[in-house]
Amino acid sequence: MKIGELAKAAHVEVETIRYYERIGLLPAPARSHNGYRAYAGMHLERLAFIRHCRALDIALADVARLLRFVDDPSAECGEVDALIDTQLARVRARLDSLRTLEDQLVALRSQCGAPDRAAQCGILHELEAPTLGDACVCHGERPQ
Amino acid sequence: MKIGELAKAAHVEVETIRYYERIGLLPAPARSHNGYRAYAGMHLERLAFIRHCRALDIALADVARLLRFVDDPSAECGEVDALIDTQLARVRARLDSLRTLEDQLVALRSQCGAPDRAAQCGILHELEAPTLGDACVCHGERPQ
DNA sequence: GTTGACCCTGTAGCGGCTACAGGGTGTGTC
DNA sequence: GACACACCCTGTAGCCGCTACAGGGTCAAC
Ligand SMILES: [Zn+2]
Ligand SMILES: [Zn+2]
Ligand SMILES: [Zn+2]
Ligand SMILES: [Zn+2]
Repeated sequence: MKIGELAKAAHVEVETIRYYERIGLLPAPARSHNGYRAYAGMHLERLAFIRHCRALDIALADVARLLRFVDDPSAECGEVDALIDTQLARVRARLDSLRTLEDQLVALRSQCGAPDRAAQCGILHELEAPTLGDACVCHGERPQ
Repeated sequence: MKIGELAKAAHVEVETIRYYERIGLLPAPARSHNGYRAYAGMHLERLAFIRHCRALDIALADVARLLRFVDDPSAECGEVDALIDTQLARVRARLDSLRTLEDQLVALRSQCGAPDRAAQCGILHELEAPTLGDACVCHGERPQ
């Protein structure tokens, strides 16, 4: 399998595959006589694994850790579970933060009803006014 | 005002201030006899503006566009409003995607009840198994 | 024999910082 | 005056996860 074929099969860009090899996430394949990379089924499996992980927004460093368990099936999987828990916590924290952000943007958006001169725009005023710890639409109940 | 004082007043890192100057977001201040940057109140205001925008996760390029309206109060503010709308749409799209991600991670997490050998771990199985378009916990009803 | 699709390596860029290295300056204490 | 220490300066490189070249080689079809 040439790199373009693997890319198509795995729904991944060619350059991404080379990148994964470079950072040591995907094992370097054999080479054909012309120097082209020649992939086997194992590479497709591994790439699919990586793709599933990435779809779950798991960092590549963590994907590498998960792959170590794939390579060593006799190990205990406690770390795997912990990793998913951590990932879930990260996603939930980001969700909280984004929900607050949404509210803040809605509040900000309501400041300018009808477009007019910038001097009168409530949005710009809201962003301009509070220099110090004054109340503002963006710094308040926002987590962190 | 020296850079460290400005940093403290605006709750921003010193290096971030220099970075903003380098990319042309914050005007270069006057210099004291010793070459130190000497900031005026205007810089604190501008930095506060940037900070409010960043708290709303507005990209620096968009912050620059907003600052142009601050500098030209006679302009029409329609673009400002559109920018906030776009930002809001972006946040909502990310929210949707993250909510799905949360569900997927929860589903994945439930695959391994009790930590055991990696060979039996349902999480690893779920990530390993589907190579092609098979159903998997991470690729399905997920947006994009 | 020439077009075009593919492959190779290596390097640089994105955003938004962050972290040095290697130096200069200003203030306080002994 | 000598030293420590905090702060300032410039410039460069690193983070993440790709993405996009530049400048070349290879292969099959027409
Ligand atoms: Zn407006
Ligand atoms: Zn604010
Ligand atoms: Zn498990
Ligand atoms: Zn999947």
